Amino acid sequence: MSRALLSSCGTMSRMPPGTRARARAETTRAILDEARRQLAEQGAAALSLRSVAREVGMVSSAVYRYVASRDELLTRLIVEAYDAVGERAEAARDPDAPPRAQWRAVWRAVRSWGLEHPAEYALIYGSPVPGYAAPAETIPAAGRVGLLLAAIVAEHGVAPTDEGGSDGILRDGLLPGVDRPLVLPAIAAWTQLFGTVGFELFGQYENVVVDRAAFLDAVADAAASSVGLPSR
Amino acid sequence: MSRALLSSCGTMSRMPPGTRARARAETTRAILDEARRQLAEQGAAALSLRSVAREVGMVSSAVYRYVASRDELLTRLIVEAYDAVGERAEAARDPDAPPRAQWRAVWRAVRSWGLEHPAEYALIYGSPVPGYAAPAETIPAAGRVGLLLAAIVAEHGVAPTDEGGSDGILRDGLLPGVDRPLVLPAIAAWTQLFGTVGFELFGQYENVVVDRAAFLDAVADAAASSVGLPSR
DNA sequence: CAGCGGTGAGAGCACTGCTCTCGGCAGTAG
DNA sequence: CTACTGCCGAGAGCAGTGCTCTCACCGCTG
Repeated sequence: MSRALLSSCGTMSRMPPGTRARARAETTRAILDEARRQLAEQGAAALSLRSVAREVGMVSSAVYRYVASRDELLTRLIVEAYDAVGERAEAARDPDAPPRAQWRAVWRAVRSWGLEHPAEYALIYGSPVPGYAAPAETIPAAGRVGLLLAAIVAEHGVAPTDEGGSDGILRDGLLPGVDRPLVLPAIAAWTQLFGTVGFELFGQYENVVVDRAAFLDAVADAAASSVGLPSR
Repeated sequence: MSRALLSSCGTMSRMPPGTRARARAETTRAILDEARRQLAEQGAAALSLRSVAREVGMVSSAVYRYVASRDELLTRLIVEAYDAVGERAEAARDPDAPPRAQWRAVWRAVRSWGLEHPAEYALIYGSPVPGYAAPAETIPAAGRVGLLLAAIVAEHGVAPTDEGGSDGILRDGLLPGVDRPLVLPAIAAWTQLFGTVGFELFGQYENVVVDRAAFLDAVADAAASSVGLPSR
């Protein structure tokens, strides 16, 4: 229905020198938005560059001026999705709240974002769609939620005294502010968060977990204990 | 290269009355095998019914006598994959070994199966590929590893006395043999297992976890404690 | 004013999933 | 032994895909 989203596409009116670049940015934005819309509606597998072009009001070959390939389009969507979860999680954390409340808020934020954007969630935390190439430019964006969890642990985590011996398992210098014995549990908790949300979204809890929100809270609480967040 | 895998396809020699059905079963097997081969080589997205047909030595339309659609083909592969992990995990467990050894063996078996069959792992534990329909016939096969873990917990798990209050979160009667307070930790551990293996396979541990095998062992051990397996 | 470069359109190639029709052969009924 | 029924593979065909190439247009720049 929404044909010709770009009304002034070849007829860009005169404007300050940036006109050219602005038009380009707008077209790129329109393409990405439409792509994200289709991704959300029918999933990554059904995302077609041609139909994006149709909906945006140009012919398929024209979008190749803006996106190198379908895979590149997906990669851009991946980065945007990582940023979106990250942003949502960061916004949910209130640094003045008690540690466990912060922790739970982040877990809940990730879950609710996933429920709202299942296809995008699948895109970033499900199986890598384009071949096997894990696109390198996604790595920085991918870490945001992990770093957020780490920040909470760094600030409030209390390590038990009888730990040790996990040297050489993780990268040196990972999570600098976190107590040495808590680093591995923190990574495990980060994994647990996305594992749990993923299992819910991908249907593994069908006929298993009834109250998924409460389940996530319970798992979050156990994870909070494992990273030494004070109970009360 | 391997054209005409079915040498005696239209020329099936006379045999006991089951001939017809046998030929059909063989052709079906050949199709599924070739499909699994291609899935392993290039991933689910690249699996093409036409190229399966080509390699198996028939024309594409003929394959539709055996599989209703590409999605049905994938569904069958999904069930086979679930069974394969399940079988591997069950084989790895030695019921006479100490509880934690059994536990660790299962975790390791799932991981090594995943490393050997990343595309199949992604197919079943990654994002659901065909549209959104979670095929119902996969549900029984999907539970095998979970039930295996539950069996270990049922036999050796010792519940702490100060637990309770997780009623209504999980399905009633889930994991009948397991102590009530251990059911939720068991589900969480099951999630953690596949979350961890998935994160490794899907590249999330890039630049994070160095020694992945040791990491899995550590996580498995923590999970073992959470479900009350004795330390020694 | 001339030309360069970015842009969109269109045709085209090779491929996909899926459908339909047709001819042949197998197993069975008479 | 003959004739029929039903399964099966081949082939053509439709609609759609990703991607490439060429061509014409026109604004911006020299």
